[in-house]
Parts: sequence; C-alpha cells; structure tokens
Amino acid sequence: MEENPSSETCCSTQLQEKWLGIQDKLKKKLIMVEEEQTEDEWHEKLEFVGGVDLSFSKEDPSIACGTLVVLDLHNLNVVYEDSSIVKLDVPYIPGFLAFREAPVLLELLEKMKKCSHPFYPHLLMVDGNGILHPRGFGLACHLGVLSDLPTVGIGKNLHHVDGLSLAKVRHLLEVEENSSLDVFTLIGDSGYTYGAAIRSTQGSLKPIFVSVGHRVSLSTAIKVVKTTCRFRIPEPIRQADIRSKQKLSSVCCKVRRLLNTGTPGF
DNA sequence: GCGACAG
DNA sequence: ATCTTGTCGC
Repeated sequence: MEENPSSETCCSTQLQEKWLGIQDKLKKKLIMVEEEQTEDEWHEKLEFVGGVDLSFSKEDPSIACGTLVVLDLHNLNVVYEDSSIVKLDVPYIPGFLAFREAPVLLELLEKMKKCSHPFYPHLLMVDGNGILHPRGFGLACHLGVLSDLPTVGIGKNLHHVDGLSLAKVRHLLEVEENSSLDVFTLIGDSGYTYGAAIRSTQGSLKPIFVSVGHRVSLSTAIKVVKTTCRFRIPEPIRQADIRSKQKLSSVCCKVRRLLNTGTPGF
C-alpha cells in the first residue's frame, strides 16, 4: 500500500474550514462595548465573577477536567465550584482552542443556570484570549456568545497577531521606567486595539494579556483583572486551575484504588 | 522557504 | 496543556 501523507493534513484542513465558518457565524453575534463605566456602575452590578479552566492528564492527554468556580468579588472567596471529567477527541489547533475547550465549560455553566443558582456569575473570566486572536474571536468570545455572559479573556502567553510580538511588549515594559504604569495597550500594526498587557504583580517581567470577550469594555475588563489579582493570574482563573488539577488527580487516585482492589493479588 | 502559532 | 528539584526569599 502506498502511503498517503496528505490524508491527515487534508482532514485537518477540512476541519479548520468548517470551524472557520462557525467562528465567522458566531462572531456576528459578538457584542463589543466601547463605553466606559463609572466605578459605581460596574461595581454594583458585579458581585459574582466566574472563572473557568481545563487541566489534562499526564498519563492520557485526552482526559481532561473542566472546572467552573465563582468568586465573591468583594472578598475573593470561592462560593461555588463544579468540575467535569471528560475525554477530548478534538485536537488543539492554534486559533481554534474553543472547539476543544468550550463544550465542557458551557455544560458546567448551563447546569448552574438551569437550577437558577443564586451564585450564577455576572461575568466570566476565561483562560484564553478574547479578541486577541487571528480572526478576533478567541475562546473568551466564543464562550461569551454561546452563554450570553460578559467574558474577559486572559492569556498567559502572547498570541502573535497583527504584528504584536513579545519583543514589542518587552520594549514597552522597559521603556516605561515608571513602575506604577503596569497596563500597556496592545495595538497591532493595523492600528487595531486588541487588549492590554498587564503587569499584575509588582515588577513582574512576565505580563498577562487581557482582551475583551463579549459584552464588556476593555476598561472594565482591566478593572476586573486588577481587583481579582492576588497573584499574577486573576484569582477566578487561578482557583479554577488549582481545583481542576486537584479534581483530576483525586479521580485518578480513586480509579487506581478501584483497579487495585478489584484485581485479586495474582 | 522559514518561523510563529492562546491551551 | 504536560514533563520536572531544588532553591532562594519573605
């Protein structure tokens, strides 16, 4: 039999074309907010802030744990937590993260919404970008549109788009000797504003990259990030990350115990 | 042609 | 995302 080296890339291409269409369609529902909100406006309406993240098994990379947490914005206490272990067959392809991660997270959100949970979040922080994305529609936008929640995207690494590079960001960080200035607007070569690089802890060399997802302004997004950053990563996302890892390892332990006790000693 | 490419 | 030990510091 002759090898067909293009078969895999062909499937991948077809998948991406399909996904491009979906992104395009969903993008039309994206709501961008330009207006500034006063301190009182956004603070009064914002009490519960959600955070979502996924962790993956080291043994089987297709096993993942998606976690949703909700924090009380006023004290950053976790008031809600839920996780779901799933098997993911969808690959990670840069620019299409949502197709891999969004389904689990949406499920967790809907479960909460269906029972009219009193802690259902007013805003959701997502690990992954919003409009800081090759087509302006990252995971945070995707989740926002499908859940109709305001979303803020948080990237721990820069997704190189429209001429944005780490070199430029570093340049900004170095040029601005003023350590009190820790928010830098990310403007692409085209002049479009994608979000902001934020030095979330004192003098940190590695910023986080904030971009709006759905139904929030960049200024509000930045305010929320600043008020939720105890450490480099905003607390809602950090808690979701920690707890999804814990959940995953506890379940793995449980499975191991069952396998061990279920198997006679020889 | 080569490198870059969120999680 | 995940693989990984000690180590420096408050």
